[in-house]
Amino acid sequence: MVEREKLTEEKIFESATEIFLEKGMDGARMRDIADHAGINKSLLNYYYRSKDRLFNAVYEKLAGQLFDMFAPVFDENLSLEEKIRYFFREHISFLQKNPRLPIFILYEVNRNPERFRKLIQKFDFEALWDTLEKQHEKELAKYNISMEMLPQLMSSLAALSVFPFAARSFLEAIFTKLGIDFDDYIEERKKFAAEFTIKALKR
Amino acid sequence: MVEREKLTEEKIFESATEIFLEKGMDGARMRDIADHAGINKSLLNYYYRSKDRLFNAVYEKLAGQLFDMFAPVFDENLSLEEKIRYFFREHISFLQKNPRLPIFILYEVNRNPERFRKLIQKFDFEALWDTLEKQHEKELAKYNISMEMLPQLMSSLAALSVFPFAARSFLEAIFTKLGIDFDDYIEERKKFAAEFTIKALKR
DNA sequence: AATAAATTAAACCAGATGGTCAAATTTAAT
DNA sequence: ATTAAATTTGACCATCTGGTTTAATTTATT
Repeated sequence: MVEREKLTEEKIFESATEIFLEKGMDGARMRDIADHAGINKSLLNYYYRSKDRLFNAVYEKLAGQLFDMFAPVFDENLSLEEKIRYFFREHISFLQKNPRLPIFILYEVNRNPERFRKLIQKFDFEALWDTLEKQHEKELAKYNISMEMLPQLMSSLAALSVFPFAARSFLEAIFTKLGIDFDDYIEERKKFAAEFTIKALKR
Repeated sequence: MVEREKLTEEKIFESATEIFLEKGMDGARMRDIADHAGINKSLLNYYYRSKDRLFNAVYEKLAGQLFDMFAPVFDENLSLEEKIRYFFREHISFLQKNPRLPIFILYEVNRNPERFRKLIQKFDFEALWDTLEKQHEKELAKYNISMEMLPQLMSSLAALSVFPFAARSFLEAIFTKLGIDFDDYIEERKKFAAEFTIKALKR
């Protein structure tokens, strides 16, 4: 039954996503995923041959989501400053809705780098690089940003937006002791990170 | 036997540290730790009552190391700019020697926030906060940094230095496709992150 | 050397885990 | 309605896992 099949398979996938996000590959239990989906455990193996395949499906979907959030940075017809503001606003908003995504991806990529390499082998980063360079040729010159600095710059953008989520529990524990609310902190961060970066670039 | 006991216990601890750093709590196997230490599995339970206790010992040691790296920032008698340069140079150098530490701590704190809360309950962050504030009262005013910005600022320092290591496998996979060497990138980062931050603060 | 205590090893165990299988049930096709 | 195919279930299994136990061996004490 097509309709039913889709429902069950989706239910499994959604449950698996939740459990894997929370517990990681090693910590997740097939039984927990089945229970969470309200189905029999052998159905997991019926729809997805094994834990590894089920995990892969979830992993690729989530990694895809993460990458998609970077796409607009290369598309949008905005000035460099506008793009920086746009990036932090949209990316942090996305992470607010998917707070566990960063630590999940970072940890699982770390656990199995080869899987990640295979996943991104089709991507043409060189082309994106060139696009970015051409789009902002004048601005990069104006800000005195050399091509050799780009990896430092790009990873700093990622760092400023992703780190608070990857380190969420860590920061929350400390913030609590200082009377700081994590959600407020994140809300502020959209603007802070943008202004911080823009100031750092101006000379 | 005192001498031998210490050797065995240390050997166990070092092996456990390596395995836990690599595989995390869930992925680590007591058998692997024993094999790595070249001893019988029951010795693990003889010296450390359980996997959980062994893990805790390792976790607390490593978390302590990480915190210690922040201490000089509060001690050293340096200007704010000097401190920023000092921080990135020393902290990143430390992480070069302990590259797996960040993702391990972030993941395990995330997996069990309560354990982390207990670990840091004795720390007086308020006091450190005040110290920092007093040390740099004039500079903070000069740079127009308000106290409300400090969490954003401090977490940005951490982000810029920690993120590249937490995301190491991720970045490495992409860098490889761009012909960038990760170690070179990290070496550059000590200065880049410092200058980036200092520029961001100046007005 | 004799004895007690600490240390190590080997075998073992109960529970958990991913996965299988045969049978039953539901759905689609004739 | 009958048949074939797809879906679901419950029981079951081999393996793995953290941990225990018992006995042997080594070390320290007298």
